Amino acid sequence: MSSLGKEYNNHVETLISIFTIDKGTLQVLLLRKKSEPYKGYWILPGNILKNNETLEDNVTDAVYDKTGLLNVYIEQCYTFSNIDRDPDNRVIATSFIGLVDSTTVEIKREERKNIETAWFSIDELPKLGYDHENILKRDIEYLKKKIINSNILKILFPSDFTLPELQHVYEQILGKELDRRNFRKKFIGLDLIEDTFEKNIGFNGRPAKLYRFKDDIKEINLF
Amino acid sequence: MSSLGKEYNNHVETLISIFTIDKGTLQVLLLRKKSEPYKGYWILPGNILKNNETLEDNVTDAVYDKTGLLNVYIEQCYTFSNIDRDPDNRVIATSFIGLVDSTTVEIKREERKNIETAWFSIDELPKLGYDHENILKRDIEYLKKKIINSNILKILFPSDFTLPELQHVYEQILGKELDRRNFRKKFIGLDLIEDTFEKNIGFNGRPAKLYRFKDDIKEINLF
DNA sequence: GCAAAAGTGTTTTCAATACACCCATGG
DNA sequence: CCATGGGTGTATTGAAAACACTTTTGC
Repeated sequence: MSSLGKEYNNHVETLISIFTIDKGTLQVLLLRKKSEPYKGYWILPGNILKNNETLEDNVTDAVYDKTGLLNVYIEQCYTFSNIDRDPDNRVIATSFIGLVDSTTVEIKREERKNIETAWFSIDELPKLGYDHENILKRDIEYLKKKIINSNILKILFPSDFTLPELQHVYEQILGKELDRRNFRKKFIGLDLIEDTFEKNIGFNGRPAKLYRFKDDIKEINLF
Repeated sequence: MSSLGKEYNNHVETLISIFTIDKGTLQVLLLRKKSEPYKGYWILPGNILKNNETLEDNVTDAVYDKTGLLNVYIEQCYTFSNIDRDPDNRVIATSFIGLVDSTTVEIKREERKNIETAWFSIDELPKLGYDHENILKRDIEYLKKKIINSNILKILFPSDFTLPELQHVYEQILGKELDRRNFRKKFIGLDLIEDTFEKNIGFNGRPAKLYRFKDDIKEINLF
């Protein structure tokens, strides 16, 4: 069993779509590729898997190495195994989603000067290398299913956020507009968030109330 | 890039939970292991991945080799990468679910005399080798989510089935009882099935009407 | 005082649930 | 005629959807 031929050796990599909310918009972290193939294209962070680590360990390390972020919430999404998805090698890719709240991101953003990274709104993605556009789309679909059936977005939001901000992110991920009154009614009725009694001053129009997620997480069907 | 060290070589396998309905009960196909480790235990069918095939091709071949079944409907479920899930080697496993209708199964069942296979009700599973119990449970959870959000069970049912049979399988997978009247109302209202005007004679009690799934598949939230 | 965005309540509609009686067959 | 399982209708409940006006701030 342990003497399998060379044709059974495979390379496996992890790839991760790290999402955050910045200025009320859902963004994904991409790296700029500095060598051929796909030089100059943007790609998802990730790493080749060693044979003494799990996929989850590997992707956690990759996130730290390439972004400086620790304690990123991750979930496995899908495994891609097309023969020619990498022109040089046969590499199988297992994709993950990662979620970080924007306040954490601000702190860590400056730490990796040697790697070119950028956040992109999921509505305005650049040209991606390899099959990463396809993979990212699937990761977004996965996220969409998750937010319908759980309050996973809690992870993305710092302690103070407004309901219009929260609603905007739901609309972005679900790809449709939601009624403001019904959204408030529903979310407040779910008993997941609480009023901070602060207000979001300094913007146009009436200031929005600031909320925070409660500590206890209940998994509920939201939509 | 193509000269990665040995530590980046990994073995990958596929594993599949093939489900069918037999005598109105959801069953899964298992193989009996004939050599150590886990000799005599039951395991999920699957195969080691070669570096010139996709996971989907590999699992399709595995299904044919080990069961004689062709054209099995498959979906990828999850990838398992614990270091010690196989005591001999480090092997990463990608699990799939497969669905076959019971009439097809009957025809092919006799073709593989050299491999010991058996169907087990998902309520009465034997002792499984490796981490296959864990994987099978996850596959069943995946199936559960699928049948809530789609009419995937269409694949499991031959042209003639009764609503009580269909209901029984839903109850088995969901793990709870459903009201007969509401189940009928809902399923008939979904416009997915049609009356064959035949009856299921020869059993106790009033004969049940036989239905068939319509050809056009609409993906709808069912429960 | 006006533009801009936030906050609020009511009505309608539809799906989910709960529930009890009659029907067709085999023995 | 009786045991067994299949088939049917109605009333209630609760969530989702549709919808328009008022409030608070910055300028």
